[in-house]
Amino acid sequence: MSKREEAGARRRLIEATAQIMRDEGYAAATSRRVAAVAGVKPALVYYYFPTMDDLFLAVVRGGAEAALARMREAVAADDPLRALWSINIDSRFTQLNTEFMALANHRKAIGAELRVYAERVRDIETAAVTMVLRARGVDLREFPPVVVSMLLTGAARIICNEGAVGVEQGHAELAAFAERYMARIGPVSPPATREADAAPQLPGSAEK
Amino acid sequence: MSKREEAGARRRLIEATAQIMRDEGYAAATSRRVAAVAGVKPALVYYYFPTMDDLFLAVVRGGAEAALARMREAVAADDPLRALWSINIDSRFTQLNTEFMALANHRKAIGAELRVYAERVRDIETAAVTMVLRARGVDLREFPPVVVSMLLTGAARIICNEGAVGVEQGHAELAAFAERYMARIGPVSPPATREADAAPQLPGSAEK
DNA sequence: GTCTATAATGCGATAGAC
DNA sequence: GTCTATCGCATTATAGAC
Repeated sequence: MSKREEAGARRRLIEATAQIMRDEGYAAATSRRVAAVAGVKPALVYYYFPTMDDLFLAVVRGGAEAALARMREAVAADDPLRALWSINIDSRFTQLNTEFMALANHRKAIGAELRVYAERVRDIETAAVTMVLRARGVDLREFPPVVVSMLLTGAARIICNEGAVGVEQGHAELAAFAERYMARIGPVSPPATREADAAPQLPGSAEK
Repeated sequence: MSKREEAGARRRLIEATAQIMRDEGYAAATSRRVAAVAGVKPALVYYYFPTMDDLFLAVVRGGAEAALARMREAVAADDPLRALWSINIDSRFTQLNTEFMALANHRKAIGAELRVYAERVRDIETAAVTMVLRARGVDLREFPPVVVSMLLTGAARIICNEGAVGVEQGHAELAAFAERYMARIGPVSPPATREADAAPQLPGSAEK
């Protein structure tokens, strides 16, 4: 079979691992648990993946490819900023990413892979932000696209991370702020001018 | 002995656990490893902490108290925003926090404690930001302090998280942006006016 | 308060049948 | 490609000596 549509068991093992990591944390993704969820016997895990590290790496790569694919189509969309935001706010990706960050702490092969992935994501996001800001005539030296990209990612990450432990404080306000910012700068039909839609900017420039 | 200056062994166990979690991830913080680093035998762990969960909870509480104490003195400082930033950018706290977020995924008692702590931190930070913004006459409805607080925290967190896997891309720019923002809004002697110190604001308000 | 010793369980990984 | 069976080891936790 092709590398694209993989054998059932191998694919199911990867998906089971990702699911367990999201639901219960990486420490719960043992060969036995993974095999059980995938509907096979534990020994088969080691047929497809010589070590558990190889399985985790496959999950990283699978998740990374999926996220990158979604990102590439996002930057081609009508409103790249909002599309990227919706990916970053998707806890399916962000929670997995957090688990892998922790896993990378004591598995250096994972860390190296995660780093490569993080850099590719940053490149795509920054390129999209650059495009949008440039189209709006923004001074890119004063507002480096990479900064806007990181602020957006950081905001989304903190919402997802905190949401996982039940914190909701300020989340609606932050999401609304991001929404207001994107509505203001995004290329798509700006909503009719209401006071609340005044140009968002960091406070400090608001003084008279 | 008082609850303040605890017995050597108990305190050392907590510190050893925190250190191992930072250096190698929570999965490495087993009763044996923790005992070895603290210089005692594994069984003593269960004398002080009935289960490993209790040990982890003690670490959460200890770290939380330390962080909150630093925060309370930060908000009383000359430049509360910068003081809070320096705490959030401190990887000693942020890495531990990330480990606990992952740990909380399959230990619900940890999640509950983490939630309480996160909310207290948010309260302190938001109160400090409110004070600063109000002093500058900023419209708090347009720039909710909780939003500014979360943007700051999210920016610091992403820098720490990525730094842990070796990503440095954009970090200097983001830190410089935060620095520029705080220099602009902070109450402390503003640096002589150079072009680079122009009021930071989110792009989109920069159009002519 | 700290130890030795150990029970009970689950882990990663391998050998080899089918 | 999938299984049964198992090895050797680390884990949480307990019992009981000192």
